[in-house]
Amino acid sequence: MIDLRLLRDDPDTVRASQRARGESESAVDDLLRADEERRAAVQRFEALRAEQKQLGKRMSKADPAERAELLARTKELAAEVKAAEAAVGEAEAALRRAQYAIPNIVEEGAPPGGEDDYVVLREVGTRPDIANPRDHLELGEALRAIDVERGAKVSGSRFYFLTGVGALLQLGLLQLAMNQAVEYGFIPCITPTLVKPESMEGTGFLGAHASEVYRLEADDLYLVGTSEVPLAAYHAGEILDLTEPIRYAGWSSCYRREAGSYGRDTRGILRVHQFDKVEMFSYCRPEQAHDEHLRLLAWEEEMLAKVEIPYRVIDVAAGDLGTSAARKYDCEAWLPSQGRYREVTSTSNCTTFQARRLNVRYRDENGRPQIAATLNGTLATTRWLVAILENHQQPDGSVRVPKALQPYVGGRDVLEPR
RNA sequence: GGAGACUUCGCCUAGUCUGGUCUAUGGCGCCGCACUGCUAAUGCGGUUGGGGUGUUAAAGCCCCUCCCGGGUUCGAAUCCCGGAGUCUCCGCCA
Repeated sequence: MIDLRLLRDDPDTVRASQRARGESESAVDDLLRADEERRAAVQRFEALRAEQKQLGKRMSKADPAERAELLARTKELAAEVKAAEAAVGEAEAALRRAQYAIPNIVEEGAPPGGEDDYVVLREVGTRPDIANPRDHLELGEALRAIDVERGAKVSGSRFYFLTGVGALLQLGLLQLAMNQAVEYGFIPCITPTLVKPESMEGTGFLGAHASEVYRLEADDLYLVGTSEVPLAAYHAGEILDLTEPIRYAGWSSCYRREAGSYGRDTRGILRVHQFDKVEMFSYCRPEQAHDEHLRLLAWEEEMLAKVEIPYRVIDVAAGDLGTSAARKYDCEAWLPSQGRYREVTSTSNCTTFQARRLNVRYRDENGRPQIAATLNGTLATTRWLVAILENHQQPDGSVRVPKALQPYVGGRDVLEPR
């Protein structure tokens, strides 16, 4: 949720942000109105309440005759206070709704436009020259690494088993990511994957993307689509020491309904309901967030270099940002079977948007609590296996193992079909 | 699943039975000042958070905040109902 002070002082910045995202500008005026109405309601209530307290004080030391006289007035007042309080409650709920309707303010410099208006910042690595490349499923099945048939039998479409070297490769990849994160001072963290509604809400995933999320009706819990959710909610309601950024590396399974993607990426494990991920998550002061964002991107690129995958970095356009993100960079790996780049990492600067909802704060130089900034970025996921298998395939269907991953597959430098 | 105890302003804690200067006690920690050759000790003072108003900024004033949400009452930390969390015991499962 956005800063109401910023909104009051500079509504045009908010309007410009809405325009960049292709979202409604009238939502800004709705919010301004809701803000004013709430303040008016608060003032009415507080005036009545102050009077009630004054009378209450006199009542406590009044003699019986005076007391009876006061009672008539206080009884009347009690009803008015109650009504005014209810009005405040409604005004606050309306304000909250209006506030939730506006996504984060887009960072200056983010490309305007929609999904296709991203800007390519750079291309890194050499695309392999493979005649008639096999796709990751063909390679994975030959290696007995990926089993989607039994995944579908047991759990349905978009589920899979990783077996043998497939399982080892994924564990190794995630371990490699975790090791890198720890090396740079991240606190390793294995998170819950079921969270309460307020945790999901606080991170902004119940807005436009609510249909993407699995919900357990009987227990009123949600399955997380990323460990960003538990890691953001981890410090909810706390005041942190942010002299230096606090960084967590979260390892978790992730669950996505993929409701709007019927018929898209149905082959293999490119788009699945459940996968594993190591996610970087930073809490820092708002003025540090921009630099932190670039650091997260650099760490993602360092991981991609370790697994020797060609990729490009894109600056995601305003209209394609998530609700909470002010700016987003994706790394996309080259997939020889598709002849194009596909997303394998995504790092978002959520500025104070998430932290304001979750009430995560720090103390400034004057000791005053201020809202923190949060950022997140992908360090490795199951999807990386797709890029690893395809880019390192050899004509005979074997797959070369990047040096960094060799220790995790028994020291082998090549995986042979069996 | 059943029974009980508990939840107070960073941490610990008094207050709840018996509703009203509770405008919440004390300790620890932290900050400032004094004393001291330094440190420590000691003394004095300050120290919840949010919101409204106000202002260049502040001060000041006001409201809310005793786990959360309702209720009773002129008035709730205190009484009643519901919920959450923590702990103990029993049952069940692994």
